[in-house]
Amino acid sequence: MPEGHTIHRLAREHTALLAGQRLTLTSPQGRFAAGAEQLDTHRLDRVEPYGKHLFYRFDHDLRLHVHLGLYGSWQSGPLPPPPPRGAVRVRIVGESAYVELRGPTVCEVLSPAEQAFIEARLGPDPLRAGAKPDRAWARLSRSRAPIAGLLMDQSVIAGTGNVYRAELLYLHGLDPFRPGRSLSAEQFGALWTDLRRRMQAGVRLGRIVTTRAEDRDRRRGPASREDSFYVYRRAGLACRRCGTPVLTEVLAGRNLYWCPTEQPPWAPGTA
DNA sequence: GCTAAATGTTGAT
DNA sequence: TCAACCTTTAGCT
Repeated sequence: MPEGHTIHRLAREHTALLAGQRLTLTSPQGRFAAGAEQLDTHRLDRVEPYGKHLFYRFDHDLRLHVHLGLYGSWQSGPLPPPPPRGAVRVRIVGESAYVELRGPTVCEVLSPAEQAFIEARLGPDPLRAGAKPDRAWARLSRSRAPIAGLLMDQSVIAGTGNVYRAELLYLHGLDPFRPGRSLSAEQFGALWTDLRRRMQAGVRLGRIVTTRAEDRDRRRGPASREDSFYVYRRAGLACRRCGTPVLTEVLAGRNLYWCPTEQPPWAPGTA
């Protein structure tokens, strides 16, 4: 269940487990049998995350491209690998560990040019060194679309998903429906900086937690699942700060959550 | 135990 | 606009 932080975490894990090794690839499910054969016995050079995409670069210059989508997941373990259970799209076996993939939206073999084509369609990824927020600002500052939609648009910013958009807008007190171009450069700068910091924290922790301890129902110990967010999936519950019931509405194809008090409606001519 | 929804995107209609 | 992808989890019985 991945936003960008999950993808970057997986890239690090898989690099540590498999990079530099000649690998065995199979598709127990069968749907990726031809692709697995193209990569089998080749050496994995590196795993590159970009937004929600993973690119596994092999020594003959082909790449395994994976996008988990909503249901996709990777699992890993030490050798020997167990008999495959369920629909394993691809299993990759290295010298001392294996990883296996279920349920991805995309699992394909790409040329370097095809990878470049996909990357060219993506906005800057806050988790990538050298990401250029100016590219995102150029899009956002010219758009009449709601900021909550632009944050989900992977060609504006790569890696943001439904949790980060809801929580980020709440934390910055921004009306999700205000047009992107109504934000000041300072407001956008603060959003980008905060998003990058929070996604980096997400990579370290392995999940998204935005709440401060004093805003949680249980204030001691690590945040529980239900205590991790201010508004995401909290429709009808009281805002942790002001008690106003959290609202929800479908925006950009996904359920948006917001507090109408902490995120008051924006009007032209106001901040 | 069952059902619905979910941190997302693609491809068919 | 909608089904598919396929698994996990929450919420209900």
